[in-house]
Amino acid sequence: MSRSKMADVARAAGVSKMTVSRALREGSVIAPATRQRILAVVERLGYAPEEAARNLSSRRSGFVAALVPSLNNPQFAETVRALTETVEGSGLQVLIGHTNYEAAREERLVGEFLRRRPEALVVTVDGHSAATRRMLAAADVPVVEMWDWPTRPVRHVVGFSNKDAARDLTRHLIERGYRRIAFVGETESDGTRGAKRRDGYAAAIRRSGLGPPRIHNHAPPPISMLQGRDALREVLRQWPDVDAVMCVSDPCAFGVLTQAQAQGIDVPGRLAVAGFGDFEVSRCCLPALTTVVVDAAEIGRRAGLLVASLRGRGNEGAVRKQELIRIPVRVEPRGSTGG
Amino acid sequence: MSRSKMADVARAAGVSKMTVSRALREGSVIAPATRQRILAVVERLGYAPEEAARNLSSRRSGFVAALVPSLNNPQFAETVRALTETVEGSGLQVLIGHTNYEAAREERLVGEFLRRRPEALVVTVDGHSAATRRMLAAADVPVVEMWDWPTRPVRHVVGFSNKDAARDLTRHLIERGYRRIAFVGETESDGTRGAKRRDGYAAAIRRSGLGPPRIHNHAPPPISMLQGRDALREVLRQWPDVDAVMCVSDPCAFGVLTQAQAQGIDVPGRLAVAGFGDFEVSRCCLPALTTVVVDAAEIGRRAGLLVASLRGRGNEGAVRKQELIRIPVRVEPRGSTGG
DNA sequence: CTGTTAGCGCTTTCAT
DNA sequence: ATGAAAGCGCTAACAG
Repeated sequence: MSRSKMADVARAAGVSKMTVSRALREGSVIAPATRQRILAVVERLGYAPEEAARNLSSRRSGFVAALVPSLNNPQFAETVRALTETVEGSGLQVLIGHTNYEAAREERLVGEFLRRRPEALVVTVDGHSAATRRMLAAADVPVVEMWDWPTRPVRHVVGFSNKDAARDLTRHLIERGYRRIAFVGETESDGTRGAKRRDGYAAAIRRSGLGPPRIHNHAPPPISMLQGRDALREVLRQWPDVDAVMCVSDPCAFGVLTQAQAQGIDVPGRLAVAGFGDFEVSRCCLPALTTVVVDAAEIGRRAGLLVASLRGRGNEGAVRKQELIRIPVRVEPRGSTGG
Repeated sequence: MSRSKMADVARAAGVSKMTVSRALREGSVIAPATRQRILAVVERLGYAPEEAARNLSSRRSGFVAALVPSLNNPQFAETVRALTETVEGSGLQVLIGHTNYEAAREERLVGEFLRRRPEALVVTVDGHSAATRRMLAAADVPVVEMWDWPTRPVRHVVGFSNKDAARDLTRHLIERGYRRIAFVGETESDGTRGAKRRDGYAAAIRRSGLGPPRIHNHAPPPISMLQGRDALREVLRQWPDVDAVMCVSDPCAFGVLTQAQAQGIDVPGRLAVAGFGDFEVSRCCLPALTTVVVDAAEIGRRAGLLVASLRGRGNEGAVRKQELIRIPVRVEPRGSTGG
């Protein structure tokens, strides 16, 4: 027995296919009694509409495509969760892709996702390739960039300035009296968020006349906790007099903190440590890590609301508009910088 | 100018639609010269095939649906990553959903995903509702259950026994000389993986004649690091003489460890701590946490290989088969239990 | 409120 | 190696 289709339901209910279609669609005009009868038949036959046919006919996929660097990152996971739960109220499903922080992989995925005719494309700002930028600009679906504040946005933005946030964090360290501040970052430098944070650090150091920035580019992103431990060893070797280490992200900072403790270096007494992102581990560990608090869920939620508002009748007009949504972030001083 | 379709490409290249279709499909018979010419036109027009039409016509969606409890869990994220990267070689895309550990949400998502006609459905064993079980059993696509070893599998399985692993971990604690071992778990009990781990603990305690199990069901899953800190306070209040705490998962264990250190309780001297899952934090922290090592990527990879092998011409036969793939896990003793 | 007619853009199937 | 015809299962657009 093959899977039943709309015509089978129509026959069994004694109506036309079109009436069945209407019975299954929320806001359509149909007699309540007819709908009841049809839904009963649907239930009995175990009928489920074929999305592909629906999509082809209606020219809407019901998809939103979202690209993040990694799923294995609590921040992006939280953004994706919030995005998903926000748009599913509008009957949309999120197609998630991960770039592994690789521009080439991102390029391929953008192409594949575009074939699925998503109703919107949400991407994480992280140094797109030229081809990716071209595809995004040419795409006939709304594009939302998130997690940074691009200098030249493709269309919509939901983000914050990683550079400014890192600069503020550096200033916090300086205000607390630290003077020989090192930065542990990633080797990538092509418009990635990590590079922006490094730039913010370097700008603050230079403007404060603290001499040349002490930058240790440890590895390609993402830098893990265990790599953070290695990184501190190298920083201490290169700048034995360092009194503070600022990290490109919280996992890295946790590694640095742990390595300091393993070597009997008092934090924050002899060494301050700061991270970026407000991962749970930073709030839980001893001492708690000073970090930049980013509301990852809010980014996903705002992106979702934007996407949801972009579809529907007003579509044609809405697609032309450009929304730039700034998500507030803040430095949160905690024990690791002498709080 | 509207987006070009296959007929436009065919016209521009002076061939039929069918020939264009063949040019775009890997293993189809077509003159190399013709293909070259067509691909050039495709490039020039920026043509991209409409997946929905392809799906409808060919009756294959190119999708694999995967359901995990949470994306914000490094283990599931890693499984999803490996699954995705394994199947994308076969031209499949993974549609990811998260249940938030809620059976009702899972039920809804299984229904929605099934409408997309995925070529396989991969679900995490975590106490399905009766309706979910029914849908899975009735689904005309291969179903893979992962991350546990169900007593009555729906079809394919890629997993391990959470209960046996927890029992082994408990025995490890007993062998190390701990006698007053508490378990910090989740409040859910309906076939979840957390419940299986608790059962494994309880079985080992009973069999060793160590008196009644000391179970503290702290909160619904997932238990966070910060909740782990709370949990230790409550465990110490209830059983002041406890000498070991075994946790349902690593984040919880890290919280317990941190809280012990915050209270000046020596780990492992006065209190042992153990987790489950081998999250990175457990390997990085001081002392490192004894845990059950689960190769999350291997689960995703094996599930992906299984899914990829299930499609294609041999399909009809293959669908009837049942593969039960056991993923080896092991207790890894580390500093937190006196290693 | 319900039905009829025409496709949506591709692939299948069969010719040639 | 290529083409022509016939749908895939649904919804848009109009009629009644």
